[in-house]
Amino acid sequence: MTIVTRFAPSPTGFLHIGGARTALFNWLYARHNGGKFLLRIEDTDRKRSTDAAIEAIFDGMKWLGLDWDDEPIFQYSRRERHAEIARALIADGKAYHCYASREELEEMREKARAEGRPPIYDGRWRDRDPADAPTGFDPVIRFKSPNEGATVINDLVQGEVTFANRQLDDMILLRADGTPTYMLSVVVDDHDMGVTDIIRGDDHLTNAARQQQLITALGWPLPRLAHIPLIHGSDGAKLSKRHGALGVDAYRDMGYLPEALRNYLLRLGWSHGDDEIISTEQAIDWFNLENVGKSAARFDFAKLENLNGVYIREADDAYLTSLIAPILSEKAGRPLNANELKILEKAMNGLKERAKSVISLADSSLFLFAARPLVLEANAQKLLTTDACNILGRLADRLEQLDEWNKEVAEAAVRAAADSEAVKLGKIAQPLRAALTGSTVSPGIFDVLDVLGREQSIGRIRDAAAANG
RNA sequence: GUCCCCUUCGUCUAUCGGUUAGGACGCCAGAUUUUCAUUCUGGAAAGAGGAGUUCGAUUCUCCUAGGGGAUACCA
Repeated sequence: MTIVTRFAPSPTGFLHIGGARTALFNWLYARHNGGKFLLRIEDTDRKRSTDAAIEAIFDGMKWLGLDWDDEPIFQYSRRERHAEIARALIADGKAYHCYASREELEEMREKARAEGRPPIYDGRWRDRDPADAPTGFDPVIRFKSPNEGATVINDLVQGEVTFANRQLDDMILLRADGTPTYMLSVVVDDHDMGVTDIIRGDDHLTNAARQQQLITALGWPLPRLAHIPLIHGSDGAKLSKRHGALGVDAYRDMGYLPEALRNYLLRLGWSHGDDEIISTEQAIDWFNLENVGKSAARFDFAKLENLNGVYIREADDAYLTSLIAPILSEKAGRPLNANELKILEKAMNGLKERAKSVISLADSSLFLFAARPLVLEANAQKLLTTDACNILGRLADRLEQLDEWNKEVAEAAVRAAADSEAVKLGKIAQPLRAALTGSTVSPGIFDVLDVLGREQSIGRIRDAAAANG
């Protein structure tokens, strides 16, 4: 039988990082097994579901490269089917109408809590004669769950987990307004969609027991279950915004590469020996549920950042150029022209070596397009002493003699200049960097000369020499 | 309160009864270098506590502590 997994977010906010990891695991598991990965939008909470959130989920999935099979299922559109199952359960004597008011329920819970009993519904309408039903009051439909014995979950990650049935009360299937609850919808949808393997956060573990009772009552086959641990913040507490519980769009905006985020998320709770840098192909090849850990992992920005640097260094120059061009365009207030794009791509090799995010990569490229005369950073300015400027002036003369312009001849010229001035290369390279980039940090100086070209290079050197000489 | 789960360097993790407890990030020191970064070398750094089982426990069992999750007419 082919494996079918699903990711089922509720569209009440962005696609947050924990959800993204759940989606990734489901996706990898399906791809590894040559199965299907489905997407279901759990939009039954009409008050909190928004179209913007649905878009954010689609966008986030696409950005992460998690493609789903078939059309997404919208749970709300299936509400009639859900209600039908609830009614069938009543007809079968496996569910019943309950007329307990909210106040009554609240009282019940308080009392149970005070007595040290689990705060659950006491089943007061379970066996009551329907003739007792009050009029003018819409009932909910509750599931008649077993009172005795235990429900055992056989979880691929958590192992065998046992719940005493008396801990689990008669859950509501259909609300008073006739809409289905999550418990009912999930069970029916997973069944109808042919989901064979449910991989989700372990905050659903207790739900799994109740759902298993329902599935059993319906006589449907049980799906395999895998409840993966949640991601925590750096202090071990629940992931909050401060910790990185942001939408994946926020990670994109912070300059993280999707491949880096994917690699990071994969290693959070899953491992393959000592492997750290794992390509998507390898991930699909290696992914399994056995190697998913059972304990919660803390989110660590430092490691994500390191991975991001690794992936940026490995990335194709044209790809990186396409990522930072929009950022530069926005700063400039106009699209980059073909020549600027060419310069950018040519400089990329030197730039990406020292970037840790797409944002810092964009920033580090700014000097390429700076208008003359350059505005120098304070510590760059300090390098341009009178002496240094005199040397730079003579270097400019020398550069003007060059017949051609490329990295090799530029390097030869600068080294020759250092020789004839009888100074170390650093003595001339540092002021030169300041003059060319306005900064003390940049790619290799010969690369800079090459990328900037003859006219800009000599112009910037003359500017600096004139202003400080 | 009740139920369920978890616990190896600061962090992510390896180990599936016998290891100098390994790797990665971060940190520290050094090397390379025209800056920064990269790269390379080295270093500090861990089995929550207590019982048991065993010739031998990080590994198996139990207890305690700590952490997390669930306890909705939310999903």
